[in-house]
Amino acid sequence: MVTLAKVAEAAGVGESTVSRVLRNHGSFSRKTRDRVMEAVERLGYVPNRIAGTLASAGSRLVALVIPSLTNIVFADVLRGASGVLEENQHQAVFSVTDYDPEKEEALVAAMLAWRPTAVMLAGFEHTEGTVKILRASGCRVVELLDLDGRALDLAVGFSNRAAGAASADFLLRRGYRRIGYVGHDPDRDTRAAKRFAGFRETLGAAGVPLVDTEIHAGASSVENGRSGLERLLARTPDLDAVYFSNDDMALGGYFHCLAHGIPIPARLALFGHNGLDIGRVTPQPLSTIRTPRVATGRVAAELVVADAPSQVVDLGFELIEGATT
Amino acid sequence: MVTLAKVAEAAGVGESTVSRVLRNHGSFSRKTRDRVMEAVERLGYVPNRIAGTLASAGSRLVALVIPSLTNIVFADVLRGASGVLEENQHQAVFSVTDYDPEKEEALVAAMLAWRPTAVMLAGFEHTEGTVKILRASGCRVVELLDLDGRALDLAVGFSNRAAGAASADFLLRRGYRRIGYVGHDPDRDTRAAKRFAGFRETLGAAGVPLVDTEIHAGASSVENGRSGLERLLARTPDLDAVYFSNDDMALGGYFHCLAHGIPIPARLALFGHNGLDIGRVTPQPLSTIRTPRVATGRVAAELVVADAPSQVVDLGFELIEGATT
DNA sequence: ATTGAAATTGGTAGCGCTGCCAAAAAATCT
DNA sequence: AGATTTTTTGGCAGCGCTACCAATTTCAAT
Repeated sequence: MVTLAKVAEAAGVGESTVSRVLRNHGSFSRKTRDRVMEAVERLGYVPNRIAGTLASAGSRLVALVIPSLTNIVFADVLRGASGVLEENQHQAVFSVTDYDPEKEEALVAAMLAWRPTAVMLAGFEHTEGTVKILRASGCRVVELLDLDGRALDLAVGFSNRAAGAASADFLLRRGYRRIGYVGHDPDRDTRAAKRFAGFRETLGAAGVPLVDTEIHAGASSVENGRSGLERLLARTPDLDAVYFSNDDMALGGYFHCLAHGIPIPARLALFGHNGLDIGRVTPQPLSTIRTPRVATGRVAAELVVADAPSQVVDLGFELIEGATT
Repeated sequence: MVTLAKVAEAAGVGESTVSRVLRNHGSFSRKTRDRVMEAVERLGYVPNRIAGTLASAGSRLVALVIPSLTNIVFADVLRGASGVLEENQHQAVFSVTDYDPEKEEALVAAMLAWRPTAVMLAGFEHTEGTVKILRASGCRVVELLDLDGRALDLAVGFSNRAAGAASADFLLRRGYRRIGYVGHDPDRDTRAAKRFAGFRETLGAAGVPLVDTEIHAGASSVENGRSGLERLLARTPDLDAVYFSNDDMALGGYFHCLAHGIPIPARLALFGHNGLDIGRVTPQPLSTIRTPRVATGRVAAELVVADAPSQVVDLGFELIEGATT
């Protein structure tokens, strides 16, 4: 293995000189620089950041602990974050919790062993243990895609409760009164649960009952959305609008309607959440709320890179009036 | 910061003893173990793997350099790999190349600075520089989702050429003769290009011409599939089947047909590639080829963890006869 | 030339851990 | 009890790098 010492020897200079040249830090003459670079090139030297990190301070490693990779939401966040991190010479490391808080704790602990600059997590709901080790670690913490709760350090996203309320408000103003809900496991996806809470609350405040609810125990998926709506309608056929826990579910509902010739929105209105691209190119664009997923990742990374003071950043959301309402 | 030395002092034992207990390696009495664990607990000690890695040999870090996170294919691979890696106390680190070989080279170089156990890449097409530093690094290399080429070390996936050929063969046997293609940038997504090559070759061998082709310069997406099919049909309305570069594109094509009342498959057949879940719950299930994406990630990780000898693993693919052909 | 300041350079002590070795303690056998 | 084996333990030298400091060289100013 080629080490810095060998490069130094090959170039006929001291180790610290090589280190300075390579990091472009401190002073050195043009001549030495060329000599060092030539040796680096010739030997094919790749600096060892493990050693570098140990010797200096920061690891320039950012840990992303996300609930799922199947859900495109988190892939988007990852994408936003990794772009910015890369531009700033940081490295993204990730783990998937499967929406399990205990697993999150274990993964956070494992991540902290790498002494990351920051840990990014989804939402505010963590085990006590997670909070404790995170606090003790002294590294920056960013909680993503949720604002309804108290932040540990940094938080970036939008209010799910507000998004749910806005969805309800929209359906009410459009005149829908027999409204149902098709969702997925609220215990695991607490952000979906918050949206639902905001939604129900707004309906309640308007004196409109939530007629029926169909909740699938597993994760959200197009398939579960389709079967969920099917079951809901079998039980309560006279609904005039259905709110879904997210666009995947809503898309499934939409497919159910297409397959069974249910006219949309004449006979039934559908409303999703997230504003996925695919929802814009279905025969009828999906009515939904567009969430700032990539921006959340991007902003979170920017805050971490800039070592910004603790703060909460509300990126908001945008209601998209498609053709399904 | 709590270090191993402090734990040792607190527990009244030597450093190496703490190290042994924590790694459950070597021998120690039950009594010391309890004493050490108590101190670890009390001080909230989290081992520093940066230091551990430097002192020992392997980093237990696996670098995944993938073209895109938007494409669910790679999210699936990541998922498969990260599950296995986690079970074996390895850490996944990733970077996104945006299908750019130069960027891939830069990212691989950056990754190697972390002295990973293995580097996983998509496909066989890399710059000379990438190959050179990979070779020089001495770490394991896994090339994913492609078998049509020469492997550097390990390769896991399926033959895209064969998949394209199988697709063509299927359409031919179903009696389609006026076949078109809607695809995305073949220079960047070389695996899609290989499928297309296999497809064309098989048509050619059967003496059936590929009637028309519409290639979008950008990445694949539902939207580009939809607009692509629209342009293709505007130019060549009398096609009886269209092969798409992947399911995202095919789904877009399907939506175009739904929106414009084009009967499927009576008037036009659609065939995709990947076998995404969503394609199974559309009103008419999509005819496609299911690829072993999660399995590819899983197997790749298993090989790396087991430090298996160089080999090529063909996971095959499965043709799914949906209702669009 | 002589001096002082500035630029450049090398030596070396860690960073926190693991691996090795030898010492000490405990267990087993004559 | 003494001898021998086995288990348990601590000390310490690195891993490859960076940070700091002191030494050296260069340069401009007197």
